[in-house]
Amino acid sequence: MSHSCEHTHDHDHHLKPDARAVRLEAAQALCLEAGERMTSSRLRTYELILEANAPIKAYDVIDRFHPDGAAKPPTVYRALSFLEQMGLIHRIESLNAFVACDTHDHKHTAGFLLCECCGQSEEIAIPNVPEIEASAAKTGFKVNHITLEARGLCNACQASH
Amino acid sequence: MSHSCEHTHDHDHHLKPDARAVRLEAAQALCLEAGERMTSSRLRTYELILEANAPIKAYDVIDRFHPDGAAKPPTVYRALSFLEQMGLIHRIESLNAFVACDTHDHKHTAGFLLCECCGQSEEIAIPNVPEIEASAAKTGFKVNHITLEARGLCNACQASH
DNA sequence: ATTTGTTATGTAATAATATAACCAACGTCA
DNA sequence: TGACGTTGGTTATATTATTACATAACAAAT
Ligand SMILES: [Zn+2]
Ligand SMILES: [Zn+2]
Ligand SMILES: [Zn+2]
Ligand SMILES: [Zn+2]
Repeated sequence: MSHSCEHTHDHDHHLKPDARAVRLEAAQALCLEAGERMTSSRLRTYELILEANAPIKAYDVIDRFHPDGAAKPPTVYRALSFLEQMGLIHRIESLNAFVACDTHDHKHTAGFLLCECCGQSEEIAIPNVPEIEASAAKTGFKVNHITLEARGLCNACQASH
Repeated sequence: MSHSCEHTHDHDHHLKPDARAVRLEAAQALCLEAGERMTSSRLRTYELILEANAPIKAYDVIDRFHPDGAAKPPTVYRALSFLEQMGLIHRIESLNAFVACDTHDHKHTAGFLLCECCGQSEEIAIPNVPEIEASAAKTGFKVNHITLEARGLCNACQASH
């Protein structure tokens, strides 16, 4: 991620390697349970998204995929689609980026707080879904999926601005 | 816009030409008042977005810009940025598309209902903004801008599915 | 009227994001 | 085994957006 400011972001808290291992195992278990195959491309893509610990661009995954040289775009885009369908990652529309789902209950729609300074994201439950659906229903609109992305400054970054 | 279905969408209600003329005049007045220049590129871009009367892609504007042949991308992207800053249009993040603002009070953030069938959009006020901000404030996050886009089916399209 | 600074446009190239099309390899189950 | 569906490899292409730099148009001061 590139940011709008030059100062350091010490609060970038990376997931510890062992925490990532737990997530990878859980993901494999989830796929097994669902009768889907967690193949090596899919696992590697998920691993890179976990390592980033912030929204990551598809082409950054592509670039980091192999120790020597990039993956082919379709390899990664296929894996991203799969992971999104499994609920293991979310797509951030306003960034064209992807982030690991932060909850245990996959298969939900999530909202996001996106820090414009450090690039970190925070997954939140979308507040007041019934009100949004009610607002839509005024004209007979039936909601299938809600995208909620709030840009702003995280707590740590407010001090620096 | 390309849609997910093959049937016709008779409810595509196009803005009447005279209604578009009113909007164009109002936009020019708005710019004059703000001390900004509504140049011919900007006016033409706005006109094409009004004519579309639904979210339109940047490259569709580019293709339609001249009677004979396309505009150069920077011409249109610059105009889109200007129009968005003036509050005359909104960008729809989940579609990579642009739509004319449907209100008189420009300079707001709007929510959108996006029909997955006919491609029409409806601009709505974002419900419960204070709740969203409160949800963010739980971790000290300060919201600057909210993107809310709800995909689903408009009233007219529900009958066809 | 000239200079100067600012804003806007023209133009070419390229970057960044994403998908199509096709075929080969692999799993699984009859 | 072999037929079938799923996954992956590869090439090419489509789509979306920006950079970089030169020029033009405008406004205001000299
Ligand atoms: Zn999630
Ligand atoms: Zn931050
Ligand atoms: Zn609006
Ligand atoms: Zn519809």
